[in-house]
Amino acid sequence: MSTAAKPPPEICNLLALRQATRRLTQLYDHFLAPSGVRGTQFSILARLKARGPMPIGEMAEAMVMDRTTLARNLMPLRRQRLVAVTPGVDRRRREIRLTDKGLATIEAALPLWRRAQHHFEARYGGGEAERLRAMLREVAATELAGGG
Amino acid sequence: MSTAAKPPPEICNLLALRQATRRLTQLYDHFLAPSGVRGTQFSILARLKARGPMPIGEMAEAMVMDRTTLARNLMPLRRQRLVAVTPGVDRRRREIRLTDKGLATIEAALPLWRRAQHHFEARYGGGEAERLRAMLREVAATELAGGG
DNA sequence: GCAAAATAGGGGCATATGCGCATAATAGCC
DNA sequence: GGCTATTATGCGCATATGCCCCTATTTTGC
Repeated sequence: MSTAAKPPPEICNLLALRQATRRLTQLYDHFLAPSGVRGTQFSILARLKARGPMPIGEMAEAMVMDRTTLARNLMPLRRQRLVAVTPGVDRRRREIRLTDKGLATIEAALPLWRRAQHHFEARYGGGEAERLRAMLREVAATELAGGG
Repeated sequence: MSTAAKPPPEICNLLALRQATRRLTQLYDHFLAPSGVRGTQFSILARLKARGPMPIGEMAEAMVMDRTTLARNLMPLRRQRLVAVTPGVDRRRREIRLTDKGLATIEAALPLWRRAQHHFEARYGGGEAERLRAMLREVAATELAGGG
């Protein structure tokens, strides 16, 4: 019977996440600007560099992203010749791979990204940031809408 | 010097946030679907219900959102006659307010939202969720790109 | 009182996000 | 070997996000 029985929308987990994401997107895009790639594009290029070529669907799942979203996020990268999409052995699949220009771009972007990381962790605390990432990874890894 | 001197992109704070946001958006939109509003729209309507009419710029700042983004997020809500935008006394400003239909909609959406909250906190832990929100609020409240 | 500065907002451009439907291609059954 | 189920993907529609430039309005300076 306390007033806390019906939690008010001010404590919405989704709203808190979205607001923090918008704020952090500002920060990372600001630092990454000289490299010409956005935060989302950085993630894609960095993953390709670390793991090598992979099909769209596989990367989409790893990124917790809709396949069609990733496919369209790739379009500006393809226009700029940073990634190439080629048919795989299984011709239903299409492999994404870094071009030489894409490799050069991600390597130029890496120190900028590190500066964004440091800037954030200087403001927020390195240990706190690590705890935050751990929590977020757990959220991202859980099939929330399903039965699991 | 250990190999940890150059942190790898796998520990990107922004990527972790985006992935968790995508996952949580799935969850909340799934639960909110019967009400016909998305998570973002729910936040807007809920805020209007709690705080009363307010100008676009003021809400945008409170939501850590670009003014133009909020203005466009309002368009589908205006089309559905859930909110109305009227000129203020200072005719540069435009006041957003809930319509009767908007009030009915947010009140119908509230129990659905609570179910989403409960679902999340059942999977993730209520205390953990509270800690997560506290961290995210701190991130959202900080002027990260600026000097502060 | 009028010109300049400041403020609130809109529209264009580009990216990011995901659902539903359609298409292409492989795998499996018989 | 051809029909069917499965899989990988694309495309249209709609929302979400933010930057830059422009317009409208108020405030300020003189």
